[in-house]
Amino acid sequence: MRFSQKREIIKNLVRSTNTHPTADWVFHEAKQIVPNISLGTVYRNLKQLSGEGLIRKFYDNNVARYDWNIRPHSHLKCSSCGDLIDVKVSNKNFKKTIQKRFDFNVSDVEITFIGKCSKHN
Amino acid sequence: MRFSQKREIIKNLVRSTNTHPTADWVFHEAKQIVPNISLGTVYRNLKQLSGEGLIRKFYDNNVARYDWNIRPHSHLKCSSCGDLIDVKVSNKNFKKTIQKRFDFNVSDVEITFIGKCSKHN
DNA sequence: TAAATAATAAGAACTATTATCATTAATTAT
DNA sequence: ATAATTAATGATAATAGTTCTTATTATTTA
Repeated sequence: MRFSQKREIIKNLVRSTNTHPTADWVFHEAKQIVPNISLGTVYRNLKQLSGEGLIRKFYDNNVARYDWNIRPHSHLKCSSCGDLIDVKVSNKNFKKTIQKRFDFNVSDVEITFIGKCSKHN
Repeated sequence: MRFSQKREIIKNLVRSTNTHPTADWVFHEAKQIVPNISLGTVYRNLKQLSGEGLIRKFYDNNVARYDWNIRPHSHLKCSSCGDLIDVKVSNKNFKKTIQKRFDFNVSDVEITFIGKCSKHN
């Protein structure tokens, strides 16, 4: 993967926020910096960057979100404002239980806690 | 919500399988029974049924899937075949921890264990 | 049995995303 | 430094999944 200015900007934008941005958000922000950037470029590079493991991609319902935090972690999702908050919860026991009980080789665990964040309860 | 034949068929189709069907699957199955049914009707009714809590809707990546099992439970997702297997794992402690640590009022926990099912490991 | 209205079929519209392709920019060999 | 090579890009078409619109039909109620 050779260097490109646009990709650099996209990567830095994802790394600049805790809001788990969508492709669209990145597109609009990138436009402020390089007005001629196209949406396709944003999608192509987000895919490339997550494919290389430089950022993380996950789905919030039907839309892809991107995360600078590539370490395994879970999310709290507020049902009022939709905010996603990063949390690290240990799921070692969970994994082991599943492994044993279902002969299922767990490689990844995705947890979303849905509820009301401190601003909304 | 008044009675409708189509909705009844759709509900029964979702309740007939453990495969967590998509709208499209339901549409094709329903067509075998009532060939003139339209995709819009399937979507409208699936939304209605899940809105009433008669079936459960969740997202597998970016596509909606429907589940007769409305009790809280988690899924094992095989990264080879994509199969989703229902599992009941207790997350009481999890919930409590999050509640305390983040002042976040958890109402629902969505867990997907990704890995290889017994057929693929 | 007729009036009221929820449900439907057909298809347009919409959102998120990927693909195509001619042009441009980054790298490499000269 | 310059030309040759090819990955990256912009513009836009295409696709998948889903929702919306509207005239018609089916279910319920009076």
